[in-house]
Amino acid sequence: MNTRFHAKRAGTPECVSCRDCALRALCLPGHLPLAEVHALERAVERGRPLPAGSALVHCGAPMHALLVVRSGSAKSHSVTLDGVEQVHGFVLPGEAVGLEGFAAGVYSCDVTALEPLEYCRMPMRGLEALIEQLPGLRREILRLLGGALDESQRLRGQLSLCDARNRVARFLADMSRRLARRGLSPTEFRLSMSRRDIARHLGLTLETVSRSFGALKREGWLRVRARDVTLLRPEALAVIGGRA
Amino acid sequence: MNTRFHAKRAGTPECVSCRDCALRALCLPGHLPLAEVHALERAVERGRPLPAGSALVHCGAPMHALLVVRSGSAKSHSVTLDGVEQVHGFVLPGEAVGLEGFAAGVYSCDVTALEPLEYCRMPMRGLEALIEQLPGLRREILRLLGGALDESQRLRGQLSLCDARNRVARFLADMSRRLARRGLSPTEFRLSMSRRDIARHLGLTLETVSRSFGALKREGWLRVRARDVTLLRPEALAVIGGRA
DNA sequence: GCCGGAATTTGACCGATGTCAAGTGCGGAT
DNA sequence: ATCCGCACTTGACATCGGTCAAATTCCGGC
Repeated sequence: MNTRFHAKRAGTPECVSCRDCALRALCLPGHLPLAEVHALERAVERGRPLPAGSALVHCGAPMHALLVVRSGSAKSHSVTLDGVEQVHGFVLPGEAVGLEGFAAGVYSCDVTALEPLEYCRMPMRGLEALIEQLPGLRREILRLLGGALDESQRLRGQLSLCDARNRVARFLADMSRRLARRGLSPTEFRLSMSRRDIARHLGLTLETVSRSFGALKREGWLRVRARDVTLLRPEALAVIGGRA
Repeated sequence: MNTRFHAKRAGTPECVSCRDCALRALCLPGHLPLAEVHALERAVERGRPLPAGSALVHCGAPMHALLVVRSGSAKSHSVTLDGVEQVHGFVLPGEAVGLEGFAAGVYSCDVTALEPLEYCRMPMRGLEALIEQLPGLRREILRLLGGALDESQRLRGQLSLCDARNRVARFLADMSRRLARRGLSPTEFRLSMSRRDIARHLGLTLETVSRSFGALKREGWLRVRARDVTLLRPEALAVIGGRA
């Protein structure tokens, strides 16, 4: 069983360049012509590995670089004035972090590793220069931001439209889909986030999330043991949570 | 009383260029150096006025241009697979429309005029060329997208965190703030959207929205008569709805 | 293998909000 | 001016999910 959200498959050599990276198709260079990938990877540094629980970016800190998770996973979250945490989303390998930072040049949320994590960083200075030169990269960045915006809006609508059980079903179906794109099992995985994180992402309480897991289990959609999940009817699960 | 969300103040001459536009500070050119404003306005066309209820953009249609509302207001919305409408947001003068379209080059939601509406359009072809040439515009577009993303995420968090009355209060406070930036009265305005639109934006039913208006009225926060709203304690209203 | 704290599950209860159903009033059309 | 339709308001009731509390399981350290 997969115990972590890891990019490298067994036996794949260490990732040294964007061209050879197992995540390339999912990452920024995914839709770039080879020449641009070349140029891009010269601007990419490798961040040093972080332990679980450490911050990848801090709310309010200047956005010095664009970060992409390479292995492990993280949660993007912020704290309201009255001290309640809201979880904006979970970041998997190949996904960018803190895009909201483009708004003001300053991150507007925290991103925290949920497990040991590696990442790549593109310093803004170099990135801006490249954006000027590479039309493909320009398009890609806009695509990324537009996609994030669309997803956020869509998710918001869904949260208000469906009940707790469906939100959890949709969350699991979404995880499954994203893991599958990374070459991991879409039916059997370990969640790296707590029930509480899931709850604060879905606008529920952790008790309700737990009950929803229970309900889905009783109804035969999945098996759960703590954070290990096995989806028994993944196609159908996507449907019960599924709306536009 | 303002009967519409209009950009032009009484006596202001017709808007013929970005430089002289009353909305300039709020719009794309707001943070651009004058030289770039020059270049930009040559790429801007004026859309022909639309009647209330007509579509500004259609979900699924290719994103041929970036549109900005010039006068009037609109709602951005989409329909789930099971036919339920979700309202992503309301667009006021100076605000861009359908930014999610950057994701796939295709709009992923409908935008419908809530009242007679005028708008500007920047065809994508010209816009892309300008983005290549103008560093300020590049930054501005990223700022716009990042801001939209941040706002969407923040709003989502708030919706799940506060009760119906607070959501409505926050919605009104937000409207008030946005109208004020446009030189309109922050305390006395006519809502261009129905209770139903508000409900579907806030993740509530129209009955609950109506009751919330009633509660806020009884508590002395505002006066309401159908769509005409008078905020009696705007500062405080921002607080009761107010979180990070 | 055992222990202790944290995460998770489960249960009981209550309140906010959705649902269904009447009213009410505003605005446009005749 | 009157009528009609639609948006909005208001009420009664059911229900989902939040809250508080307790039991149980999991996991890491010894």
